[in-house]
Amino acid sequence: MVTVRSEFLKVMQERGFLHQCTDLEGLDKRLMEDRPVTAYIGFDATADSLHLGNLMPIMMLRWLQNTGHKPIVLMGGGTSKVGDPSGKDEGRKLLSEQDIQNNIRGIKSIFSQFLTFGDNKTDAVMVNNADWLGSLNYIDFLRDFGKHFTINRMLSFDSVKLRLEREQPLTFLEFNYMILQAYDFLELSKEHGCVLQMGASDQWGNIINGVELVRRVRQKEVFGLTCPLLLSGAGKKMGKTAEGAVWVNAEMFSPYQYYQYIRNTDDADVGSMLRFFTELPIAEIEKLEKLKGSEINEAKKILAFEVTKICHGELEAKLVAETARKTFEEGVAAEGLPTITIPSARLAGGIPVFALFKEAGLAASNAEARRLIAGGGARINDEKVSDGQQSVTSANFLADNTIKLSAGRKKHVLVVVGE
RNA sequence: GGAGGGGUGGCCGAGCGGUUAAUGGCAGCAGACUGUAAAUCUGCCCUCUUACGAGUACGAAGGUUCGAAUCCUUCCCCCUCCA
Repeated sequence: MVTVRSEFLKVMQERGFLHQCTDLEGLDKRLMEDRPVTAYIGFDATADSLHLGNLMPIMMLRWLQNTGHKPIVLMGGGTSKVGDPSGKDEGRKLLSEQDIQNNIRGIKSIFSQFLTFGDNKTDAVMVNNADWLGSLNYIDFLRDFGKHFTINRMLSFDSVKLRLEREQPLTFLEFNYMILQAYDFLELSKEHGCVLQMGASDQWGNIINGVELVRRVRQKEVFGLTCPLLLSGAGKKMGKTAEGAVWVNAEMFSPYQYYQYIRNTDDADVGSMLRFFTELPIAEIEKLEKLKGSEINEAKKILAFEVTKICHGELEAKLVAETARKTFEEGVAAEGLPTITIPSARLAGGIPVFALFKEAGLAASNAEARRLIAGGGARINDEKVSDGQQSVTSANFLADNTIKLSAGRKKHVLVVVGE
């Protein structure tokens, strides 16, 4: 492994963020100079929240800032209209202007939890490529920049090549994505003195196109750096559940869910998760990942707490950690679990168990709730439900006027009365 | 525009007139084992129904037939090739 000397790259290296770099030594040297390096990462506005997978690039920006450099967050307001073909088999449905605006609004606020924005030398800035891509003139653009790209080369990039190999359609619209992203780098190089683009490894092709374009047009050496994609030890993409992504936004994915998702990290991934998503010192991480057998659960609790803290704040992290502790270690109905409210009148009349499970969101349909019950996975106040027809009434209340429903060992919902 | 090949349940992918709510795999859910892990084994996996059963469903709409995912017609969409 190459020995790096700059603080930023040292951190990247020891935490496992380094995947590919256009010129590691050159970048290292530049980072050692006594002026801050300006670097950017682009984020597409394809959803109104970021998810766990986006967090890795954000952590890179955070470390960059913490080691004395300047991050630029690029919102892909323009490129989101085109759609990045990288790593996908099908073109995305086109987003409307309105969608993109909404999404950007949703995403923006998240960054301020990770980065310090402002006007000082190492303060982060946020830009939107719609500001310069939106006003491009087609013919001028083709003449000025199209000449720097050969189709031969564009066809060789994975984002394009894999699509073609799989005989999946790739539209001309999407085909242009890499050129626009390259142009972004050029723009940021000119206007902000940006010398480094980072991203996940699936962005490699897009990034080197930018590096080359800047070199050709401005005769300037700029750098590209990627981190690995977030994969579990089993090679599966992480940050996804059956229902979809693990969102950072608390309204879309509650801090409790978030904590639980991280808490259930595979043993094999605990070390890398700690490195990527916490700022614990390496020495401590090494201690934690050495824990054997069930002791590694202690490491997972620390992991889940730290990752929740960084996204949702320490207070929230403490609350959900306590909810989880009560639920799983004491086995009691803990405040803070997902909760549904049922009018007292309905409860007085009795509600069939299966219907209640459906209402609680523990089953998608009545049929599924019945199956859950038949399979022995449903519990009320920790007692197995044997008859799905039986009614739940206020007689089922625990001391604090709640009923605890459980589907399996991990999913719990509290029922409380309302008017 | 022409010629050929396709569109099946979350995904992949069989079926090609009845025995098909539709083989199989993956994903998912639950149970057992555990450590809120992995691996493994077991069950479930369209909707409604305690069940019996019923209703929807194989790109869309019509048609043939006692009976269609399977045959015919039209339409929509995708892929490959075109001196």
